[in-house]
Amino acid sequence: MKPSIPKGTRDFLPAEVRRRDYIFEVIRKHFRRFGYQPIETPVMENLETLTGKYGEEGDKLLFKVLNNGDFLGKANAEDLANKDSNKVLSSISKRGLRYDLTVPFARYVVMHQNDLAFPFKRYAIMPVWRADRPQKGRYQEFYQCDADVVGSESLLYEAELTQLLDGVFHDLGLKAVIRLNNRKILAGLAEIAGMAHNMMDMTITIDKLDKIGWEKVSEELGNRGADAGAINVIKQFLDATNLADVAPLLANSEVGQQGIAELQEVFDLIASQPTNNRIEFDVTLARGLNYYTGAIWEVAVDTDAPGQESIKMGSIAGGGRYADLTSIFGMKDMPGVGISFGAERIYDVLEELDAFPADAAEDLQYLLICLDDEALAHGFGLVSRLRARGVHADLYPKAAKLNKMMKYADQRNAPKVVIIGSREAESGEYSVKTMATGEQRMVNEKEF
RNA sequence: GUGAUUGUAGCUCAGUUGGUUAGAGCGCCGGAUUGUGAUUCCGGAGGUCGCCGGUUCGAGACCGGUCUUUCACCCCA
Repeated sequence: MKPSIPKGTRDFLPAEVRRRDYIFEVIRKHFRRFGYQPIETPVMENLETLTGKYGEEGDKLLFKVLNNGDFLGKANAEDLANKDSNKVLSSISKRGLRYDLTVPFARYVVMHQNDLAFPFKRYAIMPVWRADRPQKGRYQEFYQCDADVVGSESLLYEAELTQLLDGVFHDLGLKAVIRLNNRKILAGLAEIAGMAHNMMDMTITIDKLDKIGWEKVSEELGNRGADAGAINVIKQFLDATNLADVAPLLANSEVGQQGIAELQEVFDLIASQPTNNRIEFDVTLARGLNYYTGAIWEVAVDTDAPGQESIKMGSIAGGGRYADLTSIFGMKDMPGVGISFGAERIYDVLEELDAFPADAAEDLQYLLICLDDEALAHGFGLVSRLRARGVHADLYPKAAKLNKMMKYADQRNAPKVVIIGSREAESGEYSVKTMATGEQRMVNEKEF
């Protein structure tokens, strides 16, 4: 048979894995520095844990795991006969692959509440699965890198998570623009525009402003039920570029003013300490999952920064505050806030900018090659001693033609090759060739 | 889920209005070179033309289906 892998999944070559690990390590370093602790949850959750948490669209994108055994024999006969996929599902599948890291985390917090100290700060770097149609920067299996804190409403966390985003992208050598908004401001807008009943429609539409322009946004708003007055109010709103301009427009909305006040406090906290990237208020920023209730973040590559003008990529990180994620699992008053890095997209951007550090590529220091069986026995001793000392060393496993072995060394990207023949085995002085320059000299074992 | 798009050697791609035995570059293997890679020269291997069916005397090419790739929607990282 012809080998293949499922749609939307990928294999990774060693060099790619090292580069991905580099990204994960940078992110992990910052997570730990800010006091977030690692947790793990299963790749499978009970389907009922997942369904209904991501909206109707999300349910369609959930990977369901077929029950073991005679799943059709145990299926609901009527639903099966009617070929009603949605109904028959519950009787043939009880598990699904996790769709994100936040909902499993909510489930985890509820289950382990007695073992956790609140505010509880956790991070997780794990793959998630979505049955989405693959596209540029969109896969069916991809990693998310999440940091969340639950059990506190303090806006200090909004500030610290912004610092964390700022620090990670600075460390990765990427100029980013971190956009901030607050869902309460959007709720206030919906209120004064008379759109409170379909705020979701409104926010999804205005989020497209920079992509499709005002003309189409106003048209789509009309289609989604906004009248001329509402559209006019929204227009004024979107013309505002800073918090001070927005504040008077929301004078009559209590929730809106609350959003302004919260965001102002967050910006004041952020401004009190040095940062590296553009951090902006963006009133059009509306995206985010249904459960966000306060602050929302979205991070994109700063295409105004030198050398990054050509990058076309959606958001590379995001997040938000949710007032109440755990109540659906039976635990009330557990507010949370968190962010998520899109490692796959960051990878694609760093690749395009050629911004990976050189040492993210190869970590072998010495490759030993032996000219005959006696030398090979000697080489095994030497490679063992080098490894015991912590030197990254490898040994070609048989005595072969030097030509062939040198070629292998070249392919392995070995920076130095140790040649062992009868002369070297006797003297304990080894021929060490530096591959980049071609220079070769005799080196004593201690000098490796 | 909707609408497009792609698939030929390990990789990148040619392949004319349907016509004999499907090609190139790179890579791979062997040799020149039994103590020197990346450069040079010589030789060689490698194909179910994504898969299934149809049209035709004849299909890599045309038609249908299906899988996959990429892209735009929807939504999202």
